[in-house]
Parts: sequence; C-alpha cells; structure tokens
Amino acid sequence: MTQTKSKRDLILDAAYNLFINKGYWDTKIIDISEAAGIGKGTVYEYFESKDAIFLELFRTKVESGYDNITDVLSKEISSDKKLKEFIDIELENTSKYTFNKNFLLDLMLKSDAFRNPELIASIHNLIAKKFSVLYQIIEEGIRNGEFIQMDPLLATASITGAINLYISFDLFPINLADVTASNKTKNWREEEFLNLLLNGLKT
Amino acid sequence: MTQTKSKRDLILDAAYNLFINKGYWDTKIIDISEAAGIGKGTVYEYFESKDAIFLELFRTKVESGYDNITDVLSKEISSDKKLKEFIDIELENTSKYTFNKNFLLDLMLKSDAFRNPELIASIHNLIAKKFSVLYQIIEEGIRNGEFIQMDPLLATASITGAINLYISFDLFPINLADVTASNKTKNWREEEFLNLLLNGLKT
Amino acid sequence: MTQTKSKRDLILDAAYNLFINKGYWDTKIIDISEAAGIGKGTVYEYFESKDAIFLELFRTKVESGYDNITDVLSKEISSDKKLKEFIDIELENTSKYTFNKNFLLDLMLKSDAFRNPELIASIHNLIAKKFSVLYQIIEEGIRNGEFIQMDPLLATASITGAINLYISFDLFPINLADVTASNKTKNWREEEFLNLLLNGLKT
Amino acid sequence: MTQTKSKRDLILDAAYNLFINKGYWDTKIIDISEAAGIGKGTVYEYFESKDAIFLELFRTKVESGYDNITDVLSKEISSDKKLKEFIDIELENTSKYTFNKNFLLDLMLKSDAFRNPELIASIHNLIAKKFSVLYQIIEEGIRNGEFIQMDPLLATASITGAINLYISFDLFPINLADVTASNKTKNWREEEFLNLLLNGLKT
DNA sequence: TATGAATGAGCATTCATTCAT
DNA sequence: CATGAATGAATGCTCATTCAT
Repeated sequence: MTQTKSKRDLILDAAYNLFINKGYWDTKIIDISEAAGIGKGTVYEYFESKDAIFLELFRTKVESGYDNITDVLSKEISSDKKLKEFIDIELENTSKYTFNKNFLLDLMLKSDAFRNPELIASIHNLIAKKFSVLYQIIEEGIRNGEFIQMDPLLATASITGAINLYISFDLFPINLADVTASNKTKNWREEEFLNLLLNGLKT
Repeated sequence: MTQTKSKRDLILDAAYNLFINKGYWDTKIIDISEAAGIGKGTVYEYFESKDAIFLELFRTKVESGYDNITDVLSKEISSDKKLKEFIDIELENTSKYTFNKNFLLDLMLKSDAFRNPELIASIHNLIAKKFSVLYQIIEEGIRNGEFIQMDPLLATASITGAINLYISFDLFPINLADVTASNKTKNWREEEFLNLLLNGLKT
Repeated sequence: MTQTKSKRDLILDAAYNLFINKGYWDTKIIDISEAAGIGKGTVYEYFESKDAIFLELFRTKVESGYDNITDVLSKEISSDKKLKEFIDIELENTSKYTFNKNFLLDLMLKSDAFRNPELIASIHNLIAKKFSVLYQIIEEGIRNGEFIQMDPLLATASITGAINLYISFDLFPINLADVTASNKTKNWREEEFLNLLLNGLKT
Repeated sequence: MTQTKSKRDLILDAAYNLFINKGYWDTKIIDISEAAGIGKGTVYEYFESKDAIFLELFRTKVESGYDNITDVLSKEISSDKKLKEFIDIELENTSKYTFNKNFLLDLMLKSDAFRNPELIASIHNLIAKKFSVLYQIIEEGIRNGEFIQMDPLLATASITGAINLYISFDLFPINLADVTASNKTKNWREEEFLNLLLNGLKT
C-alpha cells in the first residue's frame, strides 16, 4: 500500500527544500509548484500566499519543537543539568533538519527581510522565548552559587551564540577545507561542548 | 581649507548608511543617488552595479579591519593573550559601525542573497580567515597545554558564535524588555566575557 | 407538497442576487455555487459559462418583461395614454427588482464590459426595442397633432433618459443627503412624472 | 517648429482613447504604453498606477469643466435661463469628447467598478455637485412661481436623465438604424430640447 | 449527475541598468 | 563628467474553466 503524499505536503516539502537551498527571495512560486510537480495555481489552493507557506514551515518545523522548552525551568535539577537539557532540545530540534545551510539561525537573523507581521512576530517570539529560558537558567545558576558571578545577559548572549554556531557549523561548508588540513567534519560530542561552556577553555 | 568629498565617496557614504539602516534589498539605487545628492546615472559612472558598491564597502569598511589579524598568530604571547587580541580586533572593528543592526554578522549570514560571485567569495574568505586564525589560536593552546583537550573545531565554532552574539547583542533590542525585568542594556566588560570563555560558567 | 427547486433555478437565483448586490465582475463562480449550495463544477453542468448565466437571467428576468411592449402601439388610445402605458410597463418591470442598484440601466451602460456577443446583442436589442416603441409613440403623437412639432428622436432620447433616471433614482443614495436639506426619499407619484413629461416645467 | 507632445500627454491621450473605446478594465497598461509608443515601464515614470491615469483624465477632461457651474445659481436671471445655462455648460463640456461611447455617463454609472477611494469620491462628488445645482435651480423656479408645483427631486432626477441621454445619444449608434427608417443622426437644436423640458410634449 | 482539485493564462507593478544629451 | 528619461524582464496572485472520479 503506497502512501501518497498529500498535495499540501508536496508543496511544503518542495518549498522547504527550495527555501533552504536558494533562500526565500530566490524561491519563486513557480519553482515550488514545479518542484512539487503541480500547477502554479494549485499552490494557492493550499496556501494563501508565499508568506503563508513560509509561516507554516516555520511553525511546524521550527516553532513546534520549542513548545515545551519552558518546562525545563520548573524541573528540580541543578542549573548545569538545565543548561544541558536546553541544549539537548536545541540539538534534537535542529538535528531534524538535513540542510546544508543553517535554516534556523538564518531564519532568525533574516527575519527583518519579511514583511508579513504575523511571520515576523512568530520569529521574534521564538527568539525571545529561547533567550528568556536560557537567561533564567543562567540567572538561577548564578543566584544559587552554581555559576560564577557575572552579568547573566552577557552569559546568555554568549552562550546563545556558542550554541547557534555549534549547531550551525554547517554554515561554512565551503571554507572548512581552507581552515583545516584534514577535511574534517563536525563529529564532536555534546559533552565536550557542554564542558567548554561550563569550564571554559583553560586547563 | 574645505575638503570637498569626491562623488565616489559621497556615493559610498550614502550607500553605507542606507545599507545599514534599511538593508541591502530595501535600498534602491535612486535612494543612494538622492542621499548622495547626485543623479541616478552618475552612480554608474563610479560603480558598475549595486553589488559593486556593496563589495567596495565590504572591502574598505569590513575586510580591511582584518588585514593584520594573522599577525596575532606569530606573536610570542600565551594562547589566552592571543585569544584576547583576537577579540580586541573584533571589538575594535565592529565598534566602528554605529549600526543598530548587526552589519557584519548579518552580512555573513545573508551572503547567499547575493549573486555577485566576487562578493560572495570576499565574504566567505573573510569568514574563513577569521575562523582559521581563531582555530589556530585554539589548536596551539591545546597543543601547548594551556587549553583543555578538546576538538579545536568545536571550540572555534562555539567561540565564534559566542563572540558574534556578544558583539551583536543589539540584534534583539525588541525582546530585551520581555526577557529581563529591568530594562537592562548591554554594559558588560570585555574581561567578563573573556573570563567566561576561558573559565566557563562554573564556580 | 414541497416543490424542490431545480439545481438550475438554484443557480439562477443565487447568481441573480449576487449580480445585483456585488455586480457582475465582483461575483465569482465559486460565490454562485456556494450561495446555491452546490459544487463549483455543477454550475458548468447547467451553464456553459458565467456569461451564459447572465444571459439567461437577462432573458428571463429582464427581456421577457418587454415581450408584449409593442402591443401598445396597436391600441386604439391617444398618444399620451400610450406613453403612460409605456411607462407603466417600465415601472412594473423594474419594480420587480429589489435592487438598491440600478440593475437595468447599469446593465445597458455596462454592456461593453461583456465579451459574449450574444449577450451584447441581447442587451442592445432590448434597448433598441424599447427605444423604437417610444419613438413610434412620440412620432405618432406628433403626426396626429397631440404632441408638439419636434424632432421625435430628440424627444425619444430625452424621455428615455428621464424615465431611466426617474426609475433609477436610487442610484444616488449617498449623495441625496448632500443635495437636500431634509433627508428626503423618493416618494413621488407617477402622475407627477407624466405631467412633467407632457406639460413641462413651466407654469 | 514642431510641437512635440510630452510623454505624459502621450500617455494620457493613449489612455483616453483606449478607456473610451475598450473600457477601463479591458485596457491594459501594455496597451497604453504601446499606443503611446513608449515602454511599459515609462508609464510608471509619469503615473503611479492605472487608477492614477484614470483619475487624472477624469479631473482634467471632466471635472474641470464644472468648476464654475455653481456660479449659475447666483446670477440675476430667470430660472429657465438658469436651466438653459446649466444645459449649455453640459453641452460645452461633453462636446469636447468625440467619443462614440458616452464617457461621462458611463463613468458615473460604472464608478462602483473602481476601488480607488479617491477616484470614487471624485466621481461621486461631481455627480452630487451637478445634481445639487440643478436641484436648486428647479426649487427656486418652483418657489418663485416660474415652474409648476412639483417635487423638485423628481424634476431634478427626470431632467438629469433627459439631459444625460440628450447628450449621450451616441450611446446607441448601432441601433439607430433599426429604430428609424432614415439613418438619421443627431442634429437637433438645443432650443428644441429646452422647449421640451419647459413646455412638455403636449401641444 | 455531481464534484472540487487542478490548472495556467493573464496583469499590474518594481527597479537595476542603459544611453542620448 | 553628469544626468534622468526610458526601458523591460521578472513575479505573485486571481479565477473561469476543465476533467477524473
């Protein structure tokens, strides 16, 4: 019994790949419809606009992964465990994307490029949500003496950045060859990263 | 003695401000020419295309700031000092931009949006150059026992991310209010950040 | 015994109301099918095209009302009685429409907007038919000395215009308030109108 | 010395003819640009939109002709002279149009077809202005005993209609042959029309 | 019959770039 | 050198109509 993908899913899949590989603005409706193997008009049977397709992708592929991220805060575990769980969720979410471009980070940083207020709000909200959770984890860690005394905002920003690039290392696929003699790829372990955050570079 | 700015510089200055404030795609050639106080056609007397203007700005305003960054590597100082110098250069460069948007990071992440291969190459090259220097600093630090044993690629990516966000914290101006009770603004010191990188979060 | 309306009639009724309330161009096939409570495709089982629906409505709702208008001409009554009967028929026909827009006049004047040659011909034919009857009434009145000596074409055109606007005064509902102090509405009598046509403005 | 028409005028002339002959909706921007002998994009150098072209035509070709129509009201002449002057202005204005379609009446009645609020307002205002002036003329005539006692609104509507069709008799060029034996064309005199309005049909 | 999913021709508008003056 | 008028390729979206089921 062959499961036929719904047209809606065909469109989403096609759009997803195109947005990732060519970017939002370089992806034309006709591209999506051709990639989906359907007519141009059919796209509009399932989505109101190009923005709407993007918004749907954002919600289902990205936002939904963070629905329960605030749960971390109320758990009865140490702050470093919370930090680990936070990173775990990030990893789990982003590992779903098989992009060779950084979809998530890209999305967030490019959010100004969109005009759709609903979409912009969604993106901003997710950024704020994640930032807020991380901020609270760190603040709590500082308060309870687990973490060093420091500006929690600074720590949050820094660690957000570190996590982003840790996750999105694929951003630089072209240049990795230039950087390292061996054509290394990302194969480090999460613990190692967490250790870096918690204990720093110094021996 | 009044120094009259050359038309070329008028164009570059106008474009610079517009790119920063409205973004590349929202800045039209006519905007640039009007801001520069010259005719639309005149822009093309000095630059081949809109991309060419951007490329020139990238080279003079951004790339040039990193001309000597490799010098850090050959200095006879400890690895953590090298790391500090690297960050100093980053801070010095980016502090020149008075953007309320993160020009540099934005640039890097949005680089796919450009078609001009020369421009794309320039952007990628700068990213690679910086990444490479940081990578070598860290690798050396690990080799000489100053830094902990870890994947240098992981560390480089993480720290790159941390630096980026440390620098570009202004990216989230809207959301800061949501995140912190007090309407805090970025006022931390570089040492605090460096300490975080070197010693981590843990007490 | 419940009379179930045929699908064909459901379509016509739905289209009729929509055409009147939203106009021909603002009425979409999907609107008609939904208002009729049937599927979009079903519309095409009963009518070849949107134009065809309109044509049918024109014929049944409008044109048919003038089937016997030429009978007036052969009646053995005075010319002013004939004129009265002509106007009576007009009033009777148009009073069937409960539009707040002038369907008939609108139709005639907007006829260029249609492409269907058959429809255009039908509209033109009705206009010509009515015009012709009125022309003959007036010409006869002049010939038999009942009406003043004048160009019958001029009189026909003028009186056609007067009748049209007399009937379709509702066309200007918005502006009436600007025009008259009291927010008057049309409540005059036909005799008054007929008197104006026959005896003119002068005392 | 050849007077070269400005591009703006070329566009307006081309649009004018096309709007009249094919109607607003059937006239495409490409039609206008081709008729004007210029590129499609050039149209937008002179006008913001298709609507804007129409609005400009309406204002310059139609509305402007009625700028001083209210002056009639304050003149020290009899009511029937005022009526004559009103009609004179209508004739003068509309005689400028060499359409074989009724531009003005068409315009007013089709005004709903437009979405541009400014344009709709302009059309409605003109209708109201003319209607209001005529209404005041008639009301005054009734008050001072020059005209018969009757509903001034009824008279205004009727006479507006008569004037419209008197003026726009060209609306039925096709059908005239059907109506009259001789292929008559409009060649009546204004007095005859005025006489009809003032004294009616009856001898 | 009845359906509604699928279609694609058609169109207003934008804007980087050209080039005659 | 300087200009800005002129250009046209490019694109998201609409909706009457078709047709497989």
